[in-house]
Amino acid sequence: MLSIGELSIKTGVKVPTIRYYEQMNLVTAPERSEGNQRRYTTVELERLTFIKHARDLGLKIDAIRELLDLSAHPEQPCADANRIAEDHLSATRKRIAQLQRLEAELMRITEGCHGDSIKDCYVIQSLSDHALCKDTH
Amino acid sequence: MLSIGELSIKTGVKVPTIRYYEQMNLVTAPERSEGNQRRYTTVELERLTFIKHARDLGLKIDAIRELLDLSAHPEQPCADANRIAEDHLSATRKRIAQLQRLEAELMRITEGCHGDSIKDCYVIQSLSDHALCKDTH
DNA sequence: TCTTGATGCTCTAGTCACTAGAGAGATTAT
DNA sequence: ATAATCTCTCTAGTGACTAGAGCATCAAGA
Repeated sequence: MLSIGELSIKTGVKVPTIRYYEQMNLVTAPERSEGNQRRYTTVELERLTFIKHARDLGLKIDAIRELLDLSAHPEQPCADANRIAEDHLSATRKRIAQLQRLEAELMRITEGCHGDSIKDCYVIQSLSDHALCKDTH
Repeated sequence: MLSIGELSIKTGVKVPTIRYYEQMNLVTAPERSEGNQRRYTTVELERLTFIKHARDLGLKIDAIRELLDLSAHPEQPCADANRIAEDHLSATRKRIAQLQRLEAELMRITEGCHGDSIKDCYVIQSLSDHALCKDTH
């Protein structure tokens, strides 16, 4: 039986976050000690590890909830689980591409500034005048 | 004189967002019509364009506030403005690198799944068992 | 047994940058 | 004059936590 603090250390999920997940019904409320403190078993440890891992991969709580529901039905086909992971992969790729465009523009802005007072500052000018942008964004 | 709706169309910032910015003191409260509706001049149009542009680049409101303060003092050196832009550039690069690690792991997970029911699903297994991860994250 | 310090409890409120909706008033076009 | 569209203020909700107050419980040492 683990206390919430021990579970926190084992999973890397902070104590208030564990309580928050319980409130959101992402993990079920565990047994309590005589003094009303939470006591966890390995079942909950595994479930929380799953959640932590999925969160680290950037999956949203709703997606995780769906995956947890799926994993409770081991005889069902796994196409849905794959779809969730693939959707997230494609969203991740889009985000990377977007950030790379921003990176390019930020480089252009910071490298372009050779003035030394604000009135000549390319950073400020670039932000003021959209026409100075190379790409649309 | 522009109404809030016209300003919204010209800048691409939604109407409730403009009012929100006013509440946050990011833009100053404009004049009002006789019937108490907001009326904007080109000064506000330019300022909001600046804000929109900076937000599109992913700058946080606080950073934008700082840049706006800087641009109000044209004789000051522009080192601070450059620093803000460069900080954001380096944060963007870190985020890109992180997302690329996630992309790699998501690819590994989705491509690795050749089972057809949940109990053999590599997606679910990967999330359950951190030891299956190649990299730490 | 007593004490002490760490840990745990619940509850409320704050974060960020908006977004949604209600219900009323203003403006514009016909 | 009327209808359609805007605009007003206000409150509350989003996601995924985080912070803090004020109190209770637990484990270990003296």
